[in-house]
Amino acid sequence: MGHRITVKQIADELGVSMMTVSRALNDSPNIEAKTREKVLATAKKMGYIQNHIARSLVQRKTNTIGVVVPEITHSFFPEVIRGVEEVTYANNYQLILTHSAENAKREINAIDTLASKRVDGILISTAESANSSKKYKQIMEMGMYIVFFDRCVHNIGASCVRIEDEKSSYKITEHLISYGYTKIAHLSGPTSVSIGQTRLNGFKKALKKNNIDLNKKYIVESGFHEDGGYSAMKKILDLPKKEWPRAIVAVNDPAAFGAMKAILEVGLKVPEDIAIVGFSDDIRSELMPAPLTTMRQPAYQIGKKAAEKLIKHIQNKDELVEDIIIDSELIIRKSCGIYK
Amino acid sequence: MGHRITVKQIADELGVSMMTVSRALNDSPNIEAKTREKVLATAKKMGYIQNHIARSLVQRKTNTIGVVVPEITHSFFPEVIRGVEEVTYANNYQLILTHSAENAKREINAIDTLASKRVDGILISTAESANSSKKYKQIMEMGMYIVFFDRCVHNIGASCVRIEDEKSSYKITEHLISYGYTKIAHLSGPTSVSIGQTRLNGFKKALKKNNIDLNKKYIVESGFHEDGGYSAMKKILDLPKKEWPRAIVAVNDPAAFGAMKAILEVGLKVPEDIAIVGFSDDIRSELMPAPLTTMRQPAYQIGKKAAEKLIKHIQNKDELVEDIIIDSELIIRKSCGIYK
DNA sequence: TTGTACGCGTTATCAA
DNA sequence: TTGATAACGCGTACAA
Repeated sequence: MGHRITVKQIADELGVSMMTVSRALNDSPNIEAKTREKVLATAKKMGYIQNHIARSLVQRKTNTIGVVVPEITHSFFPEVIRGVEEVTYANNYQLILTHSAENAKREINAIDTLASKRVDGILISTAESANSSKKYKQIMEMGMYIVFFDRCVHNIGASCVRIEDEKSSYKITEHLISYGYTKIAHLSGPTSVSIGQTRLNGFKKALKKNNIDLNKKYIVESGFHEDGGYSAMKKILDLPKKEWPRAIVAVNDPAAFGAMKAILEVGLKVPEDIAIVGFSDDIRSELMPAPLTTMRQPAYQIGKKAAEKLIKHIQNKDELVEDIIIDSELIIRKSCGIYK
Repeated sequence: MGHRITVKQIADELGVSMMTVSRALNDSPNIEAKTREKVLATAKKMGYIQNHIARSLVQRKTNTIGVVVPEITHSFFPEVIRGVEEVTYANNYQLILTHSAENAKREINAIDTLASKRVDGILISTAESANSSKKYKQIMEMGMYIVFFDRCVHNIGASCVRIEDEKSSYKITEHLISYGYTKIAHLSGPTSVSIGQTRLNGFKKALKKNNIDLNKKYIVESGFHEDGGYSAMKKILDLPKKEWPRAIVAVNDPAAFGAMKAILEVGLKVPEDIAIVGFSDDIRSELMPAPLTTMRQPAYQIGKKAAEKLIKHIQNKDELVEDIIIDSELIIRKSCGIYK
């Protein structure tokens, strides 16, 4: 352990009490301007860096929030994190990043870690396999706040920041229908995750509204990742040719990428043979072999809003629990169709 | 503050001392198996979650490392972070993520924050404008370890994990030269940053080795981002048509993307009119209008190695300071040329 | 094997 | 305006 300056050392150096030093360091009101300056000067000279740990212990507050993301590399989450970071930076909060890798156990582990570090609050987008309501509740009972984003858990008293998934899914499905397609398949997320369920619902409702019968074979669970989209699409292409769908609604862009790969691999064309749409507007979407029609989720803004809401909860006990909706936007590119 | 169970409460509940509880919780040797189990059971029942803050204070060790990245959204850094996260997770370290936004002041701020939280070590890739050697040294004198990655600062006693930037830049430049190009420009990073300087050096050496005169107008600072690449390329295209370069070596992929945009915008073709190569193999590179020839930096592996090295430093005072080289790989795609 | 006393570095509280 | 003292929750060192 190298040389670490403490408040006591500064106090001794100046012949004042620790409290005087503490007050100067924290811009407390009850201190003479002169004294404060003197303290600050020597603190700087001695290379003092506050011990946030000790401070947190006595204040029972860490000025730190934790983030749990299911995946770091898809462009959506880094973009969210950037939004979060912007807000925490501006509000003098620190950010501990954890990663559940879509794994329920790791998610609980991550939450426990954050809890043990006594973060003031947690931002979380649930993992694919997660069913951690108990843990969420425990955390909230400990006095930590939770704000969900994108993948939410409702009715446990936590705020949520998201787009209108069901409506958005409805809308993009109807957009496909407007091209005249009737054989439409859905690559779905796990229905245990909010957006898996809601996007599936939107898809179904759009079919129903347009009097298209639901073919059970046309709903295949892909999960949220490229490889899942790939194998789900493979499964669909294993159907007799006659039964192939004419269009695909993927639960998100990565799944759509995987599906596109599977389609192109067997020599079919997008959208000429099979049209496809995604969800999120990944950074790669417009660059795909067939630029992807998708529902844009403003990730940066979602991160910002979620962080802002969390900090409000932390700073104001009476802050209302809210379901905050961010506008999504239909981005029409080539992958959805060639007529029209 | 909700109900937060402490060691004392568990001790009182069981009628034992706090130490007994502490020992059980920490798998200490000197405790009867029976006692331990009893303690663990009630701890669980009561919903105890360790207070890492208090523990860190007494142990003067946080089991936490900090990461400072200059940019979160370029695919390189999230990928590095994933590697880091994998290692910290496996070794039971926590990860505090900070973001300098390529800004020197914010970088220092981030480091101070990490220092105040008494992280055991810091992983950092320096910001574009950074000149924070003093701060790095101060941190190290406090007993925290630093490991640089990608953008390093040498000779201050910190390990570094990177690719051989100069050689790699040399190699990719020579690859361009092998197509017969002689009018080659370089979009450079700031030379105050290691990779800005070394990649420029490699570029220059390749020209020299091949007896190509260096045209000063052909070295334009773009920085590391897309917009910088765009405006740098604009500047080059402002030269009289006769003086236009035939090929571009960009300091990294985002800069290359910006340059490509500028080239395509004026109606020129890549690589037919102007060839271009990048550096890093961004996730978008193969999807570009002209798939980008680039030098792949294995980001995930860099993150892993850097985290491993940092943890070694933390756990072993005598761990050697090293310059760790990761292999880079020339990825040849279409953007570099059409002959050959 | 278990318990006691103390300290980690800071701030809250109350007294001067 | 300043200082003394206790407390935050836990682990270390030593004693029992």
